[in-house]
Parts: sequence; C-alpha cells; structure tokens
Amino acid sequence: MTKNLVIVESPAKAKTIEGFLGKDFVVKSCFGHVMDLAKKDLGVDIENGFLPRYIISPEKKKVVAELKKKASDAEVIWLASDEDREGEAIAWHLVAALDLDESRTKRIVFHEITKSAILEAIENPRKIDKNLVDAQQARRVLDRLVGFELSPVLWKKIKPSLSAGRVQSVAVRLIAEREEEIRNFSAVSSYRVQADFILDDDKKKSKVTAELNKRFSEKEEAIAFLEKCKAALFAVEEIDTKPAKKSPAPPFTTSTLQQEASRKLGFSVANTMRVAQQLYESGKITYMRTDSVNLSQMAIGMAKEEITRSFGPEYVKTRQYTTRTKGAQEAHEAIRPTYLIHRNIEGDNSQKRLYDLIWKRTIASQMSDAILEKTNITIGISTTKEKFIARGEVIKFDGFLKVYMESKDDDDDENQEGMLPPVSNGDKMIAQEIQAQQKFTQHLPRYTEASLVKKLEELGIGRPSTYAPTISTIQKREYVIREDREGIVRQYSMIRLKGTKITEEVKTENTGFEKAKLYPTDIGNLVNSFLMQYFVNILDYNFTATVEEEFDEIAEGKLVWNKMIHDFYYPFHAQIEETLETSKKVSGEKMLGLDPLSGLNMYVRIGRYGPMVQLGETDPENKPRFASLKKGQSIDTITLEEALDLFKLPRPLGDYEDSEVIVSTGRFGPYVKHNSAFVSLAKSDDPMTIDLERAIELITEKRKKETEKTIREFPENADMKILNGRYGAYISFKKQNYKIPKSKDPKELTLEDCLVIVKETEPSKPGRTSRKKK
DNA sequence: CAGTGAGCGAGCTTCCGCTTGACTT
Repeated sequence: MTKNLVIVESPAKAKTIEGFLGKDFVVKSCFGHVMDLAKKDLGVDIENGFLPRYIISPEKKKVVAELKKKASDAEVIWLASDEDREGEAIAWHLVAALDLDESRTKRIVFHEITKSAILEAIENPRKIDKNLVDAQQARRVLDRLVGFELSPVLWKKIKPSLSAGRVQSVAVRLIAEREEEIRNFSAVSSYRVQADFILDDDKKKSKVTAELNKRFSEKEEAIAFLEKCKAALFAVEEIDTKPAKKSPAPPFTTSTLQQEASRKLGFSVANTMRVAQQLYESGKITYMRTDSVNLSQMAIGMAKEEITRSFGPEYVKTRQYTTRTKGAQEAHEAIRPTYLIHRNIEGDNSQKRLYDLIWKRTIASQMSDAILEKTNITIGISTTKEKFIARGEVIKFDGFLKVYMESKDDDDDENQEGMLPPVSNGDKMIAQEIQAQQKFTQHLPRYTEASLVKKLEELGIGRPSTYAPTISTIQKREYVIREDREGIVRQYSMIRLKGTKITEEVKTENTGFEKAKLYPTDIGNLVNSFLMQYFVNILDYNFTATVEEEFDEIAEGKLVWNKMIHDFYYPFHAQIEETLETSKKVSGEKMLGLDPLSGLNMYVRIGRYGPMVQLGETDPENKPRFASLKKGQSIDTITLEEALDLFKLPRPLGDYEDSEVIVSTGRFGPYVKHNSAFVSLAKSDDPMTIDLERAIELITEKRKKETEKTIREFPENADMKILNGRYGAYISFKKQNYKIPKSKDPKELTLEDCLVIVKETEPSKPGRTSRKKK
C-alpha cells in the first residue's frame, strides 16, 4: 500500500525526488503528455464548439496502465508536472486518463529540484488551473487546425506528403528569404588603408598599426592618397583613453547552449541535445530543455564558493539574470552542472566537452566584470586632412574572461586590438609601409541550425523541446538542406607605398566558403512562395506572438478558448476553400530552351518525385522524355547544357563476363548495373565519366562484401543462413530474420541449433526504414 | 531499393509540444 504517489514528467527527475521524500512517497514519471488529439480526421469537433477528441497516446498506454494501478492503491496522488501550460494540461490529462477523483488528487509545482523546494511544494498544493489548461487546448487545437488544413492544400496544389505548420513554415520562410536576399546582393568594393608605423624617438622602435578614418571607393582616390603620403610627416595628435567593461553572458538555456555548442564545438543541434540528455540522465546537469536563465539560490551559493576557492573573492559577483525571451514559460532552471564542485566528469569526449562548456558558462555568469581600457591614438598627416587611428585595448582586470568568453556568429576579427606602446602628443611616427587593400561588402550570413534556432526564439516561435525536431523536420521534408559549399576565387588589388615607391598587385582570395549552412531546396522555395501568396497571415513573423497574447488572456480567464479558436478558424477556413478553388497547381515550370539535336523544348519543373527536366511536349502521341535533377542542381540555376547531360544516361560501358555493364542514375543515386545486380557508385565517381575498369572494380568489391556477409551456410538446407548485418550476426530463414541469443557464438551454431532458434523466437519485425507495402 | 513524371481513383500523407526507450539487418 502506497500512501503517496507523486507523478512527474521525467524519469530522471522522479529518481532524484524520491530520494528527497520519505518512504511514504513513491515517485513515478508519466513521460510527458499522455493524451493527445486523435490523429484520425481532425481530432476536433468543429461544429460542436471545437470540442477536442482526446485519446490516450498509443505509445503511452503502458505507462498509463501502470500509473493507474499505482494510483488505485494510493491515498493521495500528487500531480507534479511542470508549471507551465503544457504541464498543467498534462496534470489535467492524468486526472482523466487515470480516472482520479478530486478528493485525493493534489497539484503541486516547483522550479528547482531541491529538497526544500519539494517539501515546500508539498506544503502548498493547489487545484488544477483550468484557465491554464484552456490556454493549452487553444494552442493545441490551433496548431492542429492550421497543420491539418494547410498541408492537404499543398498535397493538391504542389505534391503529396508535404507539410505546413505555424512553426516549420516560418522556419522555411526565414531560410528562403535569406537566400533570396543573398541572390540579390551585389558586393561593392572600397579601399581600406592601413599603415605600419614605428615611433621615431623610441629606442625600442615600437610598432603601431593604424587604420585610416576613411575608405576610398575608387582605386584612383586610394593611389592619390598614397601619393600625398610620400612626402608627409606623421605625428600623434590626440590620445583618447577611456575605461570600459565587459559583463558575462547569462547561464545557458536550450537555445543558447545549442548556439555555443555549434560555434565552439561544431555540434549539430540534434547532437547537442543528445549529449545533454545523457548528462542529464546521469545526474551531471540540470534539465536541458528550458527557456529560463534563472539559477537557484543553492547554485549561486555553490558558484560563489567555487569561484572564491579557484580564483579568489575578488572574482565573485553573483547575479540573478532575468529572462527576456518572448513567450518564455520558465518552468525550469537554467542549464547548469548539478554540482559545480565537479570541474570534470567521467564520460565520452562529447560529454566531457559539453559539460566543460556548461561549467564554464555557469561559473562565468557569477564572476566579476572584466575591466578594460580602450585607447585611440589619432595620427595626423601633414599633407592632408585624413587621420590614421590606432586602437588598443588593455585588460586591467580579467574577471570572468579568465574562464569563458561567448563566441559570435561572425568572427572575422579584422581588427585585433592589443596593447599600444606608450606615446605622447606630438610624437613623430615613421610610416614603414602603407597599404590600400580592396575590400568587398559581405552579404548577410546564411543560417546555421543554431542561428536559425536563435532567430526563431527571438520571434517567440517554437519551444525548447521543439527546436531540434523542427530543424530536423524541415530537412526531412526536403524543404531545406544543410551542406558545405565551395567558395569562389575572387581578385582584389593591393596597393602599397614603401619608401617613395607605389606598387600595385592583384591578389586572389577565396570567398563565400560555407560550412554546414542551411539552403532552401526547389521544393522549399516553391512551397514557401505558394504559402506567401495565399497564407501570408500564417507565415507572418508576428503570427505566433499575436496568438500567444490571446493564449495569455485565456490563461488569465479573460478570454474563452473556443471563442478565440472560433474567431480564428472561420476566416482561415474560408481562405483554405478559396485557395483550393482559385489557385492553380504549381510546379515552378520554366522553359530552358531547345535541344539542338531534336529541336524539342526542354522544360524544368517539380514533378511527383522532385525536381526534373522534361524534353518534348506532354503529348500522348510523342511521349516526352524525363530525367531527375542531380543532387546539388536546382531548377533556379540549371542550364540547358546541364539539362541535356541528364539525358545521356543510361550509358553502356562495355561488356564484362559476357554481359553488358550499364551506368545510370535512379531513385537512390547513380549506380552500375551488371546482369541483374546493382552497385551504387562512390561519392567520388561521376556517372558521366566513369569507365568500365572502375565499374568492374565496384562490382568485384560488392561481390566480396556479399561473401563476407555470409558467416555460415548449410549444404543440407539452402534456406538457412547465418549472415553478418549492421547490428552483428543474425539468422536468415525463408526471408525472415531472427536474432541470435547473446549466449551463443554465431560461428559455432549447427543447423539443428538454428532450427531451434527459428522455431522458438519471433522473427524480427521489419524496421521503420524498410519500404512500406503498397 | 534502382529508368517513376498522362489520368483515374483508392488510401495514405500532415500539425506542435511534453517525454524516453525499442528497435533496426
């Protein structure tokens, strides 16, 4: 008999809390939401006041059954889900799913996982806040209505299986629009002038690098300036020294952790979350999905101690940060080490590196400001009114910089500011060399996964638990692709004045190289422009912020949730109907030109299976030829020549073992076909240029792998095989696969052993990756 | 797994936000 059953969302949290409470308490977790709208139809009864049709989520049936059993023999059930609208809804769903009666059900909340916080929560139970639940219902129903009415429009007007939603469609819009801006950008160049001086009277001949306070747009102006410098005298005219300070960044939230792990460690958003989850589950950090920068008093106390011990009391400056993020719900603490005293942890390399980052960020957030001194030295030129400026920065007290410095997205540090030598007004300077270098303006940077998360968070779109899944959805739908792209080589000119000689040199630089950046695909662009044309209100960057305000009103009891949904739905639904009626099917079709050989028209468009080219008209008499675009090609940029190349496949390479070898490209990329066997080409192979020799090499390799795949065969029974797969050895029998018990050595198994295993074990179910049956 | 792309029509796809395992050939 359990006296008290406490239900929290996360199992790791359950374990911790159980330790704080006495033996009269059992703590279990419900693993997040247990109920959701039915997936069939809309899951919402529109005619009946938008009544949601809830079901217990199929994957939660087991959890619910277990909790129900535990609850039935508990005296009091404490619902301790998070204190935000999703958490409130979870508590409410638990009441329904577990069939709890009000008299023995209590709702409690806490913001930090400490004994005192939990005990205090137990002392102050409350009832479920129905207004907050209603705000969640409004959020849920709105997302369902938008997603499930918008997506089918895309199926009809563009292509099946596409998706649209309040969050993902805005994410795609951001990327598509940024690419558009970059396409329209044209770089403008100007000449930046820098001089290397030495101090004339100084014995050490100290060096000073200074930049001219003016850039020249034309090369002639830069040369004219250098001409004036030939006979000029340079002297210090002004020294301006002023104090400055730098403050540490607040502790990590999900979004800032993803950004810093991306910049400092090169982690993808998904990888960061996976590693953080591992750290959380082993008790090393606090919860990793949070929008709060808040640290508990206990954590601040630990930080103070740790900083005093490691760096001295002058390095301590405790701070309580306030969350400014739009729509933040702050159900958790910031992400921090559970015990700041643990400087290092056990674990794999990724875990150690991410932990180190979290430790440093947390500690730094409670450290003193860095005190700096910034100095500007103005150097006059006797022959002209322009000035050279030398900038210096000296750290007087390092403070938090001893531990941690936040990275920036654009880290092209051109002016590294360091120490300047001591100078006085009037000091003479000698110019060793003056360079005018042609510089180009830069377009806005493309989004990385992490900088997209940052932007979404700024717009108040998405939640800590959905940033990583959203990023993966828009890539899975092939709206967006993450890739590296080569830069281009560009020429720039460098004009130097040394002594009295001016020389000009044309140099080259590589520009525009991109690493792991997000690009819109053809489908992404097409879907985005369609949605922008017909549903600009949903794609509006302020749409979420506006509905969030209404959700807040619902939570405050000032607005009835289904009234809000009613007011949103009917105009929106009319828009859907109108679009279905008036808009044409779109494919982004363009004519590229004429095939010089056949005289047929070449078109490029989005087909049922993605971007494609079509040679000839759609005509039942003379069917056109089709070909898919290759990876990396786009309907925006493909040329007629490239399109013609696509029809050069399949290409016969010659004969091998008396049958023809053909190279072509299919659903899964380029391949070589020989007899009825297919071999995929390597990344480095090009189907247009591959020769017979290389193709035979690929075929032989594949055959070798095939033989290695078989561990054992039995002459007595051809159906029975022991094969080596991705997850180790397994038994294959009559097209079914069976696991081999860990206790058995696959090499030692006899045919009899195998037959026993086949008879006694269930065949492995085909995985999610296998093709669906038609 | 492997050269699809017409048109018909069945039946399917799809949202966001909370949580982790179960499982893959």
